Amino acid sequence: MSVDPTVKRLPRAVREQQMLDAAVRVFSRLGYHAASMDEIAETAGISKPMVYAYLGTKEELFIACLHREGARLTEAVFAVLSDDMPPEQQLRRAIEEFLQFVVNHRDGWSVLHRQARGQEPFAGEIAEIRRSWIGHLTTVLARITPDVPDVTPGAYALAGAVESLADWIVEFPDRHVGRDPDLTAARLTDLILNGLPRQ
Amino acid sequence: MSVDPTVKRLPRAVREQQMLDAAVRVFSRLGYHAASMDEIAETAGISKPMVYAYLGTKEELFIACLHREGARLTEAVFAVLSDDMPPEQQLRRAIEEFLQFVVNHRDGWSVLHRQARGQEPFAGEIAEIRRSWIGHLTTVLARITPDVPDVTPGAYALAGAVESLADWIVEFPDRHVGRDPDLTAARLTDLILNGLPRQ
DNA sequence: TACTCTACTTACTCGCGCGTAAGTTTACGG
DNA sequence: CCGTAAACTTACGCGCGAGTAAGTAGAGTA
Repeated sequence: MSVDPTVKRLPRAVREQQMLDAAVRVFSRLGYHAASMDEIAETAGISKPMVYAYLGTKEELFIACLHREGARLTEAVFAVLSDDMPPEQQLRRAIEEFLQFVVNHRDGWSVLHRQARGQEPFAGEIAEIRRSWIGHLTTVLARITPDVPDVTPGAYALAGAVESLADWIVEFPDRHVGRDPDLTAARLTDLILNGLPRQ
Repeated sequence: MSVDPTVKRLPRAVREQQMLDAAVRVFSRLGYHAASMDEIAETAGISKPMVYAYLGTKEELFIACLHREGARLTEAVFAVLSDDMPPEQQLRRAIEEFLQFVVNHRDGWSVLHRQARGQEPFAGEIAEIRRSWIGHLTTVLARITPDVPDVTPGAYALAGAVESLADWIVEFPDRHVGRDPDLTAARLTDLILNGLPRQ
């Protein structure tokens, strides 16, 4: 009696993904320290020792979240770029995909961007992930302005601009232009290429 | 005997500032949760109950840090602007002062920007502080481009760009252009006004 | 000199949350 | 159909850190 047929035994690979899903959810809402392993386990619909058995300590679990979500983001943003695209179009497409990703994976984005920057031992980990996709950005910018000796500061500025816009879209979902991230991406691309539209 | 003459009794207002200094230091290195009240008290050179007596609970202490550092930042960035300045110059000066502030008050900046975004009950507090100076930015931008109906997204993008550049300067102090935040500010201003320098 | 208010301390309590020991059930390969 | 390995649980120990009780000492005031 009281046997719930929907709760089955599942293979490890499946459970691991469920646990990571739960961990990302909980970490995104509470941050690393305020999140408890008990709550993560409960959210995953499993008991706590299973989490330790599969994903290790809380610290290892958080890093696993970081890696999965970071990989997903990089994948989503740069997979759409092909080398024969004009670099201005690459730029616009990358910004589009970035904004789309954040809107569609708010929890993952929160974990990557808001919850553990500046707190060792995660700060280094996150900085490295961020540097990797800023590196991609640098390549794109260098193609647009081959005469500029070092586009690195431009890439950092651009990355920050996109991140901040993403947060804005998430914070005011109804207010942002036409409710369309792609339009916002186009506007930002235009701003970067041409500057503020004066006169 | 063993009376240390350097350790005197100090009036409350002085001690409070020392405690806030210590709290900002410790919170900036460890984040809200990993920081302990014991360590903050020790850093301030005082015993823990004094912290509770003067600044209240850990949560209240953190919020006090947020308010003090936020006020300092806003003060530093916008006090230099006068209404008769051309708006392009206001923009450049504001960016300069922002970058200077971050370089000179890294701990305060870390507390404001890295350590508690996304973690209630601080997320709202921080978002509000940030919105307030993005509001100032909006005003400046609106003067530069009076034809644009809503410069809000531009202000968010710009704010993110400046924040990200500030982090970059702090992360690679030797690599950034001419080691001079003012030069970086000028470059960013130029980028915003004119776009990427193509051809 | 006594009175008192403020600055300051030592020495606790107590709950929460990480991590684990030890045991139980289901699937599945032989 | 049986053994064994993988999936899964309950029920803890134990340390750390927020917050406090209860008291001491010095500095201004009458």
